[in-house]
Amino acid sequence: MAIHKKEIFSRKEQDLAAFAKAIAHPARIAILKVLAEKNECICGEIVEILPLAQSTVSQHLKELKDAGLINGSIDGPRSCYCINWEAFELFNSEFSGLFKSLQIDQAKKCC
Amino acid sequence: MAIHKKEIFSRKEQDLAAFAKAIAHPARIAILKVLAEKNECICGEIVEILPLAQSTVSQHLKELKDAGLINGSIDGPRSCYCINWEAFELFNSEFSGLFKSLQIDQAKKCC
DNA sequence: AGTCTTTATCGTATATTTGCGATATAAGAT
DNA sequence: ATCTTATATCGCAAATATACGATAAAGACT
Repeated sequence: MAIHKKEIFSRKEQDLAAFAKAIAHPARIAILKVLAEKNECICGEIVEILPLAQSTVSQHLKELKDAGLINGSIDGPRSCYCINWEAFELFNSEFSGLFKSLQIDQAKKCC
Repeated sequence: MAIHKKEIFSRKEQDLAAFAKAIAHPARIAILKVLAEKNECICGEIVEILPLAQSTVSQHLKELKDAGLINGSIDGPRSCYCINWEAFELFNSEFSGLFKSLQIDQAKKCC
C-alpha cells in the first residue's frame, strides 16, 4: 500500500477510530471487564484469569493505556490498573453523537 | 505469533470486538458519515469525496457490510449503500451496557 | 549484597490490514 | 454486437497487529 492514509482524515475521525481500535480485540474487552469487576487490578491477576502469556497481557494493557481507556500507576514492584470512566463516557457520547443528528431520517428506508 | 486466540473469548466479546474493528479506521468512519448525510449513496460518490482509490473504497464498504453496519444492494450497474441503523443501535447499547452495571463504583477512584 | 516477585520491553515469527493497479463482471447505452 | 460506466475482486507490496519467550528493570525481603 506504500503509505497509510490515516492522516488524511480529520482529527475527530482519527480519534474515534483509535478509540474503537483499542476495544477491537476480545482480549482487551475481557481485560476491561475484569478491571470493571475488580474496580482496580494488577497485571498478574489478569494474567491468571486470561489464557494469555504475561507479556501479551502487558502489551494489551499498554495499548489500552495509550488509548486513554485505562489508568495505570506503579505500586511497588507491581502495576495497578483501572478503567478511566471519563474517557469511556467521552467515547460513548462521541460515538452515539456521530449520527444522532441524522438519525431522524431513520424511517427513510433505502437499499 | 503462531496462532490467533480470538476464539478463546466469549461470543459476545468477539462480536463487540468485530463491531469495533469495523469502525476502527478513519476512512470507514468518513464513509459512514457520507452515508448518514446522503441517506443512501453509491460507491462512486464516496470515491469522489474521499481521497482513496475506487478499489480501496469498495473494500472498506465490503468490510462495513460484512460487519452488518451498512446495507448494500445492486442497482443496475451500480451499488447502493445505506446505514443499518438497527445494527448501530444494537452496537451502541451493547457497548454502553458493557460496564453500566459496574459504573456505580465510578466514585471509587483508584490508581 | 543477594534473592524473589512483578511487570515492561525486546526480539521474533506469523497473521492481518491497508492500499492500489489491473482485471473481471454486469448492466445500460449506442 | 459493441462500447461505456460502475463496481467487485484478484494479486501484490508494505505496514500493523498479535502472541510469546527471553531478558531487563525495579522494588521488597532476607
